[in-house]
Amino acid sequence: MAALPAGVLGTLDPTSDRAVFRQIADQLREAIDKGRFKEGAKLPSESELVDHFGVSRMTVRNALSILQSEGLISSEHGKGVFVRPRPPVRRLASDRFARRHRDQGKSAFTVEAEAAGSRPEVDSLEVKEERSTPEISARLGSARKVLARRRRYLLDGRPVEFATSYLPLDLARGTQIAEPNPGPGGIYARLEELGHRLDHFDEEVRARMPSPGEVKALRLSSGVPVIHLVRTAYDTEGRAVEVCDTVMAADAYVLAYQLPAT
Amino acid sequence: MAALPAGVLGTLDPTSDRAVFRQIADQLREAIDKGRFKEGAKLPSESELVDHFGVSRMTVRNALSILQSEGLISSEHGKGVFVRPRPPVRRLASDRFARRHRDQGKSAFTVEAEAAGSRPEVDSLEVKEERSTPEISARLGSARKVLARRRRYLLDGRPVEFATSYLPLDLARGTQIAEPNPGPGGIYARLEELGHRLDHFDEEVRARMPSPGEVKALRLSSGVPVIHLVRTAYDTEGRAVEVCDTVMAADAYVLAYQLPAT
DNA sequence: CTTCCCTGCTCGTCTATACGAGTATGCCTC
DNA sequence: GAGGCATACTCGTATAGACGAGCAGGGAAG
Repeated sequence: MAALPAGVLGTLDPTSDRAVFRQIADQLREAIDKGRFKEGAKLPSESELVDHFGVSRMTVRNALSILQSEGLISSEHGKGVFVRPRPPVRRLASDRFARRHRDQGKSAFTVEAEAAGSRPEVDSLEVKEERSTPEISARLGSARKVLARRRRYLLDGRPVEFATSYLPLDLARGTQIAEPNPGPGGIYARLEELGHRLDHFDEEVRARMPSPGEVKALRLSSGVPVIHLVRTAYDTEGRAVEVCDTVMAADAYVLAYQLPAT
Repeated sequence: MAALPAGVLGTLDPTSDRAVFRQIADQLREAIDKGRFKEGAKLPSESELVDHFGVSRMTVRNALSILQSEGLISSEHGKGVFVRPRPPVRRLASDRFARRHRDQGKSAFTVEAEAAGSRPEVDSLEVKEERSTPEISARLGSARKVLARRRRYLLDGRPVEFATSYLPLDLARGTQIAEPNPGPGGIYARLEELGHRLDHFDEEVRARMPSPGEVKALRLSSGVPVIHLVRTAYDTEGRAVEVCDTVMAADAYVLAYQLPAT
């Protein structure tokens, strides 16, 4: 039970009406913010903190749980508590669906990831026909049945997003869009070949805490929100030809958009 | 100590290796998801749950803290634990900075909020000259000193976002932009009058958990992330004329963007 | 009828203890 | 030296108890 490095953590103020576990959380947060504990570094163990502050273990754990819910730390069973490293973020540019990016054989995700020096993977590919939900119907028009394409994307082994594309069945059935591998340029290239020249995309962006299923699918540590993005693709005749519902680990992404001033 | 409504909550599975407090959280989450507890409804009290499940209070509190970090519930001291109501969301359209919206006397925020039937407020207005940070300088060019305009926006009394605009001092000093009230159409209208015809805006969107200061300023309940938006305005000569750093309560917003397919 | 207080509920904070399970290390055995 | 085991650390889960503080409702006092 080594003593803590001197001066890294302060002491409690017994006269304060701030709860003890909050004071401990404040101390640790400040130490992390000021770099006294670096990214990935191990924090003092619970029992060391118990000794240092002279409180019970539950109080210490309470303090740590605050920092965990803030996304500052993560604990590893049997090893310790660590300052959560900030993973590299993937930047989604607003021109990522430009036509000129659709001529390569690989998907946009793959090309972009390799350019950034990461190892991209796509798994849990599933293509099937489904009944439409009210949510999807409202965006896609009145299609009762849709083709759903589900997949999950990983960077260097870490899952970062999963997405489901919905297309009107009358449009996609029997085409290469209904195949697991939609071919070079992805489904957008196929849609254009089918005569649906794409005009624009609408994107809706929300942020929220993940459901337990999303935590599992994206292996999220606690204190990491998700970005929920719903994109609708329109052809030049104004018809909605695809809705893509994407859930992304918020610590892995920054979305970039360009807005006209006109 | 009234008994719980029959059938609303199930029982624990002692053979499961899933932790008891997780099983309790699962039960409550399912009950909320299926509408057995409606929005704003009071959940059984901690001691009722203790009796129902036959566990200690800390175990129940542990379960509740999971749901709280998921943003599903919020507790009120002395009253009980409630299903967190989903506030109305404000939709930010991608044409919100179009020139045609800049001719009214009121700010875009005010106009839009009143159209939606909400009571808008702007407070903690502060305008002052500051040293630029590396972050701002990188976007704004080499300006060493900047004009900072800070304000907080509220809807029906609830704070929903706060923002800081940074402008190069050589551009803004001595103009109406440096006044607390920048006049009709806001600072973008003034910039255009000064000869900086706006060309486009770049926006970067991130999501993360709030800092303690942000929790306070936006009165966020736990389990609510923030959307962090950094917008840079460019004039037709390609010069960055403003950087706006905005932090928004994620449960109050959905951002809408339109992307070209070309 | 109104005001005030008391009582009993609620959640918030904190202590002390116990055992289990995952991880790393070093020693002992082979 | 290699393998395996013991041990000592880590965090995870759970119990039982205590007191405090915010809130609401009922009843007593004015």
